[in-house]
Amino acid sequence: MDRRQVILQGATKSFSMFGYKATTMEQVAKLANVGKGTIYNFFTNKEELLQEVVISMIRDMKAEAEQTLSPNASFIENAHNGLMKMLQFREQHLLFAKLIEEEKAIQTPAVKQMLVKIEEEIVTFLADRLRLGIEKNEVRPCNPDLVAFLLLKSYLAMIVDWQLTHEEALHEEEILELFKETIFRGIANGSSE
Amino acid sequence: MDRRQVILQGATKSFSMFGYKATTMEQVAKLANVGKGTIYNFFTNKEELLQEVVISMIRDMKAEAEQTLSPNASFIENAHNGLMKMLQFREQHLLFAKLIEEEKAIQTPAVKQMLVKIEEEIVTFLADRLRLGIEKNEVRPCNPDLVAFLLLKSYLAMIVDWQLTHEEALHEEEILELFKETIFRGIANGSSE
DNA sequence: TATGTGACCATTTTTGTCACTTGGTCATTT
DNA sequence: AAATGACCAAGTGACAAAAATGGTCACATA
Repeated sequence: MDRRQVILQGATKSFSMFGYKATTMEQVAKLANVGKGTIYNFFTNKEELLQEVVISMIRDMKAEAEQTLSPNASFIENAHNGLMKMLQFREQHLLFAKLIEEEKAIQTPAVKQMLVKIEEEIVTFLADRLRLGIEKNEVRPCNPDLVAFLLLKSYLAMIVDWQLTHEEALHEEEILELFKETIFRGIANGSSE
Repeated sequence: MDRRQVILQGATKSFSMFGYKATTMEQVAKLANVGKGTIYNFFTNKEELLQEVVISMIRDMKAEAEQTLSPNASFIENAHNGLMKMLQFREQHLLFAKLIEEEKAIQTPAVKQMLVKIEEEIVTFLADRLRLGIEKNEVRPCNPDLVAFLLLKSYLAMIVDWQLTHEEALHEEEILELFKETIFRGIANGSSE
């Protein structure tokens, strides 16, 4: 059994449940069924452990997203499918939500750095896609960075913030429909104009 | 000089600068040039003082918004003008931002209640406008509550969150342009379909 | 020999205490 | 009748002692 992988899994679980600060290395060791010292054979410290957890998570998501997107499909189709795929990761995104919450509540430098990195990564990915769409004339001219930022924040609002003031979480179809009927339609190019 | 009004002004100033918790009644009294006890002739307690500050702020904003909106103008025009008007209140919105920040950092029940109330108020206002637009066939059919929520959160993201990861705040024209080119276009009805 | 491990230590975090501040009252002043 | 600041109980922050935690390392294991 790959010890590095098992440790990563335990860490992911603990970070998701308790956040960064409340996760102890002993906790991770217990969840992974290894001695505490073993963790330090694979990761230099707690901070790097979080980094690896997040990085591998993002890597997986990106890979799945890239597999979902097709150069042949229209921008709207790709946007739809991409969002649908992301919604399947919804649970994992709660780790991010947890980290964001933690960053606001307590100021943990390691977490802050991480979050900025994640945001950058995602916004860059989205902005690149948008630029491609603009080139192919499927997306109306716009500021890709601004729109990418808007997309990310909107997504998080529907996934995380909605629950804070409403009883029930939104269904995935509702979120899909909402984006389709607002932002996606707004930026998609109907005619070549 | 209207003492009640003067107290409200002092309180607004202090809440905006220091947040709810860090604002002392003595501070407010000093800013308003009255004795501390005098405040309690007009407001039952600190919590109600905050409520009154926020309520009168919202009342003013709503009045201005309503004055800006015209039944004759198209939905897009109204959306544009309404957003433009709101952007003029941008500084005041920073009070809300401050309260949101405070609510995340320290859990202040009085502040939490207040924020829920504000959100409700704004979302209801927006949703009503959207319903009207749908009836008049200027807005495509959609879930008004969801779209209203999206609009509010998007606005806050551009006003507040953007600065957290970027050097410069967004210019008002950039925000206007962004909304026009994304959400507004998305929900507006081009043809009567 | 290479890898896994938990006792161990320096540092950080939490707990408990106490002096001080603050929200709210009320007898006194204006 | 309205305003006020001294006053009080409740709440808060500062500080020290106690507990917990990240990281190391000498030893165990294979």
